[in-house]
Amino acid sequence: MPRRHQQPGDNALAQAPAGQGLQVKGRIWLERDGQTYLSWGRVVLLERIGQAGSVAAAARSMGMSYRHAWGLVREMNQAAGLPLVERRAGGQGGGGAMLTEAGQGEVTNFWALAEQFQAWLSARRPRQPGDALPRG
Amino acid sequence: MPRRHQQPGDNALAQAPAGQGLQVKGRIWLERDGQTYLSWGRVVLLERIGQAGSVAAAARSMGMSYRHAWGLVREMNQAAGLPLVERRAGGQGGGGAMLTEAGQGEVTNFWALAEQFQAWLSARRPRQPGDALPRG
DNA sequence: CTACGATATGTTTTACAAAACATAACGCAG
DNA sequence: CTGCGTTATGTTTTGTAAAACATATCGTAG
Repeated sequence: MPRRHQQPGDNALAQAPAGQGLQVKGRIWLERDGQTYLSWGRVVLLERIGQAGSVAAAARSMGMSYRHAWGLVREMNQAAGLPLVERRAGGQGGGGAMLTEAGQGEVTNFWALAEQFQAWLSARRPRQPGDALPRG
Repeated sequence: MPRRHQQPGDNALAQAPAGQGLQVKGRIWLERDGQTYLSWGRVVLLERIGQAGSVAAAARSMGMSYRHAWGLVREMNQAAGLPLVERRAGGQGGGGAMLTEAGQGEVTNFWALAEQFQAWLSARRPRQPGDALPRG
C-alpha cells in the first residue's frame, strides 16, 4: 500500500469554508510531556476499537497495520496514565480489546474540542494575497 | 545535519498553557487549491528574506538549505498568483531578493491569524484523562 | 574579462515514519 | 491437545521529504 496516512480532507479538524481556492487549514492534538497523546487518527482508532471489539479489526477497518495500531494503543495507554483500551490475548475469538470508560471519555472530549476548533476555523476567511491589509 | 524541521516548541502556533504536562497543541496553514501556500516555516522564511535581502542568507540564518528555500519561494510566488518575493541574479553582491508589498502583507496577515489561533489555544484547558466528563 | 556572491536547477544521499513481514504466546472451544 | 484469531513484539522493507551535493548562469565592479 502506498503511503497514505493523513491526506487533506480526511481530517475533520482541517476543513475551512474555502474563500475561493484559498483556505485556512489546521490541526490540533494533545501532548503529554512533549509526546503526542491524542490526535485525529488516534481518536478514530480508539473509536473503532470500541466499535469493533479488537485492535486488529479496528486497524483493518481503517487500512492501518496491526503493528502500528498496537504501538499507538500502547503509547496512548501509557501517556494517559491509565488504560484507555483494555486488551486480552487468547480466549473466545482469540481475544479482543475494549474501550474503557476513561477511553470513551477521551474520545468524546477530543471530538468536542475538534468541533470547537472546526467552528473557529470556519469563522476565519483568508484575505486574498494583494488585497489591502486591514488598517493599522 | 540531521532531520530537524518542525519540532515541538519551534512553532509559535503550537503552544498552549500546559495543564500540568497535558497540553493542547495545534498548527494552522493556508492552502491554495489543495497545496500548502503559507505555513509557519514558510512565513519565517519570507520574513527573513525581507530582513536579509537574499534567499541564500535567509536560508542560512535558519539552517535551511538554499535549494529548499528556493523551492519554497517559487511555490509561494506561484500559489499567490503574484510575486511575494522578487529576485535578481547577478549584479552587486551577486544579486538578492526582497519582499514585495504583497509579500509583506501576507506575512503580517499570517502572523495576525497565528496570534488569534494562539489566543484560542490558550483559552482551552485540557481535561485530564479519567476526570469526569462535562454532563450531557 | 575575471571574480564574486547570488540565483537557478538537476542529481544523489539520507533520515525517518509507516508499512510489510515474521513469529511467539495466549486461552478458550471443540 | 489442537485450532483459531487475537495480542504482542522483533525485524526488514519502502516511500517520501529534506538535506546534501554539484553545476550553470547572471550581472555588476574592478
